[in-house]
Amino acid sequence: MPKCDGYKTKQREVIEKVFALSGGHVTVDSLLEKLNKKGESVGRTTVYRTLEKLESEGKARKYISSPGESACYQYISKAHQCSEHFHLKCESCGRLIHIECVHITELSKHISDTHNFKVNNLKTVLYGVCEECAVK
Amino acid sequence: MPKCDGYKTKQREVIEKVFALSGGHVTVDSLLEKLNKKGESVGRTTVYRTLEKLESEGKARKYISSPGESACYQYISKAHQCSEHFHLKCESCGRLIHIECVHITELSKHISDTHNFKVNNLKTVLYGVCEECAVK
DNA sequence: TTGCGTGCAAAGGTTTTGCATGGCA
DNA sequence: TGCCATGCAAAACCTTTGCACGCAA
Repeated sequence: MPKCDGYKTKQREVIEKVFALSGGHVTVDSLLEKLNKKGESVGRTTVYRTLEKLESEGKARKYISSPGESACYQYISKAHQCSEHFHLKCESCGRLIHIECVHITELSKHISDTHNFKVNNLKTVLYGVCEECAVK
Repeated sequence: MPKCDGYKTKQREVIEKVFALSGGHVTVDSLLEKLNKKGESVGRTTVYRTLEKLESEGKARKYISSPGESACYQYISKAHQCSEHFHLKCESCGRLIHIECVHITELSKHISDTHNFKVNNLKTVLYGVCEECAVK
């Protein structure tokens, strides 16, 4: 449960707004870029701290791409609240693909029943090769 | 196909040996520790380069844990050659759990057929909470 | 002898932390 | 006023790269 959002500041407001409007996935860098394009000046540290806070409040999810590569954040809108989706990460082009699919739930159930492990679909990333890269 | 293993050196030999005997998963740091305990002196760079080489030769797999956290390598013994296994990562205790299960293959097939994405089971990590941590 | 392997030091990139300043309540 | 938020600079962290030296073949 999110308890207190803390103070409402200009920076936090604009970060959340741009993040929410981004729709897809965002890195600290890409978010800073978007902010710069809007003429908003926010420190990198603040973006890191705000995204961290949003994650702990359940308003964002953090994804891992590769070590050395920057982390990827996804804004959690109401449309994304469902648990029957997950992500595919292309090892070739690095793209993170969003998928809605009930089959992951079946696998999760099986793993929970048989292997005593509760899978967090929302955070799980399946690695592989996307269609476009497979063609090449 | 592994083409040429290059020169056979003392370092490469001892790294492969300790890595193979480790059984489970290894980070560059933990491998260096094991080497130190055995009185073997190997440079950190060499460990990085050797693990990278082993991965490209198909003798090791590299896993991503978290950004900032070090990468995790698994030695591929004959017992681990099958493709019907994958890994679970506990978000609570950080443990990486190895699982053999045909169900992942079914999901992979579905994703391949329906979503045109070829999943690499060997590299995929499902996030969640392990049994022990769930009890707490 | 040839050229790959090694390892130190330094650089590269991402993320975190210390600290003084500034703004919300 | 009190306390949190901000942002610069610096540190921490993992990993890669440059380069001179050493060793395998």
